Amino acid sequence: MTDSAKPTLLVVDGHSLAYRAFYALPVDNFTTKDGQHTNGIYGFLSMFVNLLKAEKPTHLAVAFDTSRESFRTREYTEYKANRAETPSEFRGQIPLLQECLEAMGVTVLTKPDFEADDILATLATQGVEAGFRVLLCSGDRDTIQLVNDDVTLLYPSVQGVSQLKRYDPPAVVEKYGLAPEMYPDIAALVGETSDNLPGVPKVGEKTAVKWLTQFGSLDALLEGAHTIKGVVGGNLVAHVEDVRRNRRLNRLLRDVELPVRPEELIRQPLDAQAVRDIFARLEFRTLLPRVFEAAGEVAQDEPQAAAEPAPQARQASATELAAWAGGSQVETGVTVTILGGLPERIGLARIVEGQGAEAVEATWSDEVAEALAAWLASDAPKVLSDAKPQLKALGRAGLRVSGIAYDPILAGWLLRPSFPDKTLGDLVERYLGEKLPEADPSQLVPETEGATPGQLSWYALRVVTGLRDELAESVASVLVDIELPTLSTLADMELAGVAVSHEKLSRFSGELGTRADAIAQEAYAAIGREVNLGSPKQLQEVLFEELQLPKTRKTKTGYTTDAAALADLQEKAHHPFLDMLLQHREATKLKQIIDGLDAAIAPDGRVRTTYVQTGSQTGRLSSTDPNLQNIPVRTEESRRIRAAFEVGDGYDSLLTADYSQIEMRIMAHLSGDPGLIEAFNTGEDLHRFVGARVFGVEPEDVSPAMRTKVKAMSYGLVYGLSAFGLAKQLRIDQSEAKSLMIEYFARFGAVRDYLRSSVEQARVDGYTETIFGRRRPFPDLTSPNRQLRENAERAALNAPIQGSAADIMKIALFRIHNDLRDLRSRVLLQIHDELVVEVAPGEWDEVERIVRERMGTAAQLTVPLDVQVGRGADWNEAAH
DNA sequence: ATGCCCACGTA
DNA sequence: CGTACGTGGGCATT
Repeated sequence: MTDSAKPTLLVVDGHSLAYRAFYALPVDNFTTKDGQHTNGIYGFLSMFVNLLKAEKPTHLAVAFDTSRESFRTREYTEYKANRAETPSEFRGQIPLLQECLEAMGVTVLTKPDFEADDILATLATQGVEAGFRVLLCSGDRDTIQLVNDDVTLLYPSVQGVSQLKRYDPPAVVEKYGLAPEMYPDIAALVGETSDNLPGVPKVGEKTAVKWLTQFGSLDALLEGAHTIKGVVGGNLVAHVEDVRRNRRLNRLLRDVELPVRPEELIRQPLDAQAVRDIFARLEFRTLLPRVFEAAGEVAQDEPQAAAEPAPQARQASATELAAWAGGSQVETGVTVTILGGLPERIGLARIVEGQGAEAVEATWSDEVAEALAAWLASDAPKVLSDAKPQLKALGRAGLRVSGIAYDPILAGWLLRPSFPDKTLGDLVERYLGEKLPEADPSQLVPETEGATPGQLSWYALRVVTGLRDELAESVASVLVDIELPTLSTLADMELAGVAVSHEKLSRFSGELGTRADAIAQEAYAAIGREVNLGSPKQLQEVLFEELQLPKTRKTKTGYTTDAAALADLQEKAHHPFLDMLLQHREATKLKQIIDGLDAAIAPDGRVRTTYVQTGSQTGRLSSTDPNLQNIPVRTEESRRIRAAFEVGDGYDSLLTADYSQIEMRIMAHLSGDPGLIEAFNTGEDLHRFVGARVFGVEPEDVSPAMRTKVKAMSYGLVYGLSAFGLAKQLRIDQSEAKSLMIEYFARFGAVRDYLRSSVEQARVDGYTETIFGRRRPFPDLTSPNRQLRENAERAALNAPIQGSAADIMKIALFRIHNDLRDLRSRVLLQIHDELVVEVAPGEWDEVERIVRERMGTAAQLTVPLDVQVGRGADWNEAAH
């Protein structure tokens, strides 16, 4: 067998290489937003994919140490004892790295009581016997002993992990002057400081090689030690036992018992979905295509699991379609493809037990619409993947859809709210292990046909089985009882849009533009030059270099210039520029919001947002294009923007309804705190009531300052606030914040007990749960990384509260939507705890009654749900 | 063109 | 060192 024809086995010492990467890469650039350090993982994987590309191994494994303990530490307790404690920031990366490798189809090997290099030695030995060309990659010099004609070592150079030096026998001889198998003899004489193995004093590599060459072997040298003259000779005699011990310890074991043979390490295809998931968690972007590329050759060689062929969809006439749809009680998959916002084609699919799959489809037409209208509006169960855009398209075509039994995208989000599968294709890969056929959009005449609507419906039906199996009962009820009814409601809200006055906006925008320009001129005058006031980078130059103002809080790229920091600066070192800058920020920010909103007004004068039902990890909605959930409200001036949201033509008024303090009420309910429950049942102002208890005064004697403090504390509780954060927020001493917290918890102890126990429960279960059973997993609650763990604890504290509030609002929302079915009034907006309804003439009383009733009774808590209702011609007016 | 960072709007 | 979001400008990168 020629060398090139031999299969190549690559075995990597994961621990030593990741450890080198950990020190080679700056941690600042490799930290996720949650605080997980990833520099070791990134550096290792980057090196690893380069290695795969360059060496194209046919067989592959990565070995790890299990711990610092091994048979060597037992034999010699001082072994590696001088090493600093492995940083926890590094240790925490190892399980994640292993997870990455497993997702990439790479075998990860560990063996308790042995080091990774013993695994390398064993596999190298077995590999050569089995006829492999073996490549080893390790950052531990002891592996040099393994090099021979069939075994090459790739050793990271000092410059970094990306540069690997190849050690074959000639390279070892050139570097050390001796054959590879004698390297441990050199090391035994010289010693290895990193392993805490002291060698013979005054003996370095040069001397060791000279002696070994002279005597021919270590044994011969040690026996003849007394013949060597001088101080070093004496040293050798005195340290013979040390040398023997060193040699025992640096011998790598070639016969470790392993669960696999080299032949079984044949490269496996990667699990694309798993790789995407873990890389998303680690926020690796550029690495993803490199990994796929490196894995490409393997994936093609490996036969895919035989995918069930998609049924050929029969092209049907309108009447055939209607007959087919109406002909069964089995769940039907429905897919509408959409063109320009309207239905273009429709496909239906069905899987009948024992009879296989069937699909029909048709190009959209008035006849099709008419034929399918009754069935679509019926309760016949339908599965739609990412249903909302399809419901909207059908809605624009004048069709209502009922009987939505499942939306796989929503189900996937409920299972993994932190990493939702975004497309049906993602779910097909996850649950079926198949690729959804996709037409290549870059090709004019695609080589591969994309799935047709009928086939997509069939795929949607098939993933439902896996999702149903995985969905816990409580979560399934959140899907059926909350999310699916909400889905149809949102489709109608998005279609309705909200009327926004271009006139009001453009007038305001003009004013703000003029003002911003004037302020900018003043600002330039204050510093004697022009800068881009919108550039934090340029501002830092001005503030901290030219004006020499005291430095603010650090950011990744310098020092912050945010509003809070600028206000602080203004107090410490008055400078007119600061005030100008703050005013300029305010004006330009408002103008930016206004102009964005103005641009979103459709020809009919209405703005239509998109609610992303899977847009949060807690159960809330999010709003995009434009975001109507962050329209300014806090300042008098910014409310002019809300005033531009008007009642539409043909309608009477806007109704706003919001829950007051819903999160604190949920906190009262979940904690069962008698004091807090009483606060809500007496009808007293919450913060006044709490303030009276905390400060031991009568409610009427609670000063504004006291009220502010307990209010901040109450809200902070919901977010997992610390004394530090509370002090910062209130600009008081940390000691005062601390005593405030102590006083608060002395009066409302059940709140603290609840918060503590709910995080504890989440640590045990691995997830939190809302009142209605919505779950959110928290794997990081047991992380060794403190920042990561504490972040998870705060989020876990908040999730049941924020999530329960979201559940309650959704329930109220779709019930109101249903109740309004026979009225002209309609819900337009949801802003987490607030709804905006457009009320038709003559319907006010009825609508107000419905809204109050539904919001007030969406959940039965131990405290009442208080609802504030307002009426006006615009959103600002209605808010009062 | 694309992606990251900063800053800031809401509940 | 307080949760959950989305947007837009600047700026470095491709």
